[in-house]
Amino acid sequence: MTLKGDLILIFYFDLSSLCWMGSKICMNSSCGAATSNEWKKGWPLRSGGFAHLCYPCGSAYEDGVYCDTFHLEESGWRECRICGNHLHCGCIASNYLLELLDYGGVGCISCAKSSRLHTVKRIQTHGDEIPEGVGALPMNNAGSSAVEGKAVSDHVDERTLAPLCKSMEANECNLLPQSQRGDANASLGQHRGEEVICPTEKVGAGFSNATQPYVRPANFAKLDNARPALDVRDIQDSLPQPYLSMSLGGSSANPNFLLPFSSGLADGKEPSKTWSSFQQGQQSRRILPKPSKNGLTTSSELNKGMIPQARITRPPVEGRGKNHLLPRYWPRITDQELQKLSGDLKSTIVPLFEKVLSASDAGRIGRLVLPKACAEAYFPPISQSEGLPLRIQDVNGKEWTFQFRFWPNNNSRMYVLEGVTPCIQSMQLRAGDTVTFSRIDPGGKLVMGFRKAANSDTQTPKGGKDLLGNALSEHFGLPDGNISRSRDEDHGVRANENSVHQLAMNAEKKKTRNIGSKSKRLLMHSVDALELRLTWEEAQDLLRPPPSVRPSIVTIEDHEFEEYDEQWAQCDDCSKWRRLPVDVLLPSKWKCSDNVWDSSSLDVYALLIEYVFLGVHVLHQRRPAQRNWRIFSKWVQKAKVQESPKVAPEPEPTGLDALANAAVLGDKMGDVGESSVGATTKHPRHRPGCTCIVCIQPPSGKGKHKANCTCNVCLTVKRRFKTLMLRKKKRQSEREAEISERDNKKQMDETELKDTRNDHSENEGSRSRIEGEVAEASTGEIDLNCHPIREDVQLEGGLNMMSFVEATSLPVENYIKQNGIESLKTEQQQQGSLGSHFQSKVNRENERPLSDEEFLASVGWERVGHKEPSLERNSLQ
DNA sequence: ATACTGCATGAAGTC
DNA sequence: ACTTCATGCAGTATT
Repeated sequence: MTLKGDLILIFYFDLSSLCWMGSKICMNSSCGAATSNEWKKGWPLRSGGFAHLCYPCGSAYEDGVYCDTFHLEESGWRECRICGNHLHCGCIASNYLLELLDYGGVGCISCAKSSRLHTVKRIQTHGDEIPEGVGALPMNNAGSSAVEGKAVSDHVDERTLAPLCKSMEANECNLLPQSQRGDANASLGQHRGEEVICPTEKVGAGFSNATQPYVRPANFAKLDNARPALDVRDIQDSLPQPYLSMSLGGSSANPNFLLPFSSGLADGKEPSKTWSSFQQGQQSRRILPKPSKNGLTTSSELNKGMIPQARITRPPVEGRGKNHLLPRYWPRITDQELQKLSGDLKSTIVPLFEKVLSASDAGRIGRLVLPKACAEAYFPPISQSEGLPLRIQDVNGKEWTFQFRFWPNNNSRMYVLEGVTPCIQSMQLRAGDTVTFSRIDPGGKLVMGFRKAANSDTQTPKGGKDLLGNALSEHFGLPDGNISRSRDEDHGVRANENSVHQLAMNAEKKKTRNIGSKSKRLLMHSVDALELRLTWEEAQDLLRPPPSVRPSIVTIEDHEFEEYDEQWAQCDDCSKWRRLPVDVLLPSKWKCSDNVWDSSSLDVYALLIEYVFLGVHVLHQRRPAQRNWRIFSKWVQKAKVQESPKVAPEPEPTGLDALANAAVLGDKMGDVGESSVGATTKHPRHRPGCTCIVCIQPPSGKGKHKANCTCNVCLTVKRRFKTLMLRKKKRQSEREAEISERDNKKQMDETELKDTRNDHSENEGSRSRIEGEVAEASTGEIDLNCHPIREDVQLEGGLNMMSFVEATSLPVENYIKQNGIESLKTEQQQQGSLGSHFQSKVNRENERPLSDEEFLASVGWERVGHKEPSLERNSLQ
């Protein structure tokens, strides 16, 4: 892979300082001028833009590749002179036809021709020809490194460079951040004036960013100590976090620690805002969390070579421009984890960012939404929505290829990694877990680690267990947070880490602490997740089914729950079981007098009625169901607050949940034609924690719905079934009346064959009509989601809304009694169940047996995604 | 029927 | 007021 650019950035070593430096080389075959410290002479910034001109030859480097192999056409496309491939500069990163070569230069994948030899040979800096093999890379409009003053070393050892070059893979070149574009160049000239004395410091100065994490190899403490006081002061003053030395071993001995990539120009005005990812990475290895005011870790301590083992919240690596990484994306990673990621002692890990997986991230859709700032700061620039494949290695060394792309979104971009499902599954990650992105230097290889939200083992965070440490337990093959804790205790830095971490987490948590089952978003921070785990571990105790009810087992976050479609509580006084809303959390001791939920749903129904009849819904009737129910939910809450609800206050989350559930039901009832109960089969993405309209319902499927289930779906089905029964009752009556009338007529004209034939035809017609009606019902044309009021109108029983609401709240037997369809009940009893009753009638009418599936379809199960509900569950109480 | 794709939406967060 | 991002959903492709 390659990036557009006409310049080559060369990497060379000043072995005396073990510092990498970079420069730009004009790749015009006849030029080869390097920026070096002759920057102003060699590469004046073109006025009004970020393109630069090669002073000697006048070539612009904005979009061209100036080399023998690739010809920049006037159209802006590049042509491979060997194979004739045409590549648009903007597409070059995504079409794979060009790639950066390990040893520099540009290669055409199609023809395997490259420009490297010509290129490298021409590379000169300060008039010194750079030997072949020097890492030289075309840069994406990258400005020169801020490193200037020092010329390229004359002592570049090709053997030293070899591993560096070899380690560079095509995809690594993609790691050049988008931040290198445009803005990186804008302030080129100004920055140029910032001469840096020490090469190492040049890096730092060039990348000087007030908030950059910088894990510096311990071996470089000396160098840093030798830095000018001003430099140190400036950095430290501006750092929100303290210095820490972090080393993964052998960095100093291995020149490969030198970053193979150049950086964009540091912005002279705001250097911090023009970092390349690698600059950021460099800095990220040097700057660690600033000591909080309570002072914990100091830079001096750290500079002494103490290698922290604790999980460190690394401050945001600033992306380009104004985008600071939010604390939630700050990488929190221990040295051990870094080392684990690095795989070998010669590598250096640059933690980039992390992200807590959302439900959709971890879902089967396989798309991981990347924080924009992170994506733009650390991932390669992409100019087209299709993006480009990105190879990322996991902690086990397995390499995954994801599609890194973006979607236009509100005049912005939304970055996603596609195809992450196998990786996510491989890591057994779920919503709430954290994925970390780091970079291995040298090579710039991206690595992806992960951290479980909570241990899935049997550890119980009770009895003062370190929740934080536990929550931060990671799965880099490391033990849980206890390791961190003990280690931290040893080093005495834990408090600091925790403080810093806690600060970050506090900043992050804020309003997202409530991670209840129906929170709008599953923003589970590690600690939140732990809290959730605590809740879940205790949750089962709160589910109090009557002993006779058999649960279904649901696994959430590796916890097996006995799930009941309804919740029962046993009174501590009378020992009676009371049915309660499924979504309320009950205290350990509960009495009948505490049953304040019975009326809540009716209150909501009343509000729904008001909502509907006041015409509120009219305002939103064109809105999709989801929005409608949200509106209604809010309205209900508002109304309940204003009207001093009669129901006793409920626990915060559960009360809202109950309202939400009711609102969902209400919305479905209120959205005729535009709302539908999402079929489970069409909703593959729901996962534990999903709050979508389907997932907040009790789980569907076999074994999930009891006969007395009061879930939305079952209520709806039952309601439709009642309607169906009423209709059938009326039709039966009509039919009986018709038959009676026919019989009378028959008696009157018993001897007239003609009449008899007419009667027969009439019977046939009637039967056909009835069968047609039944068939209509059987073929799923009973809309389970129709408006209740409309349905109410359809009810021949003449029920109004209130009676309907009451009716749906009453046991069906009562309902049957009240509505004069006792015969149905009788028949039901005779048949054993309404289902069999119905089936029996259908059988008679259709004169053929109905399969279970047909029957279920006839009552609408299929319409709501209940594939295999048992008849028992369908049967009415 | 299911999976995939791309976009739209709006809650939450930030400036 | 604006941005970010989780996720719903419609259209399309695939099985």
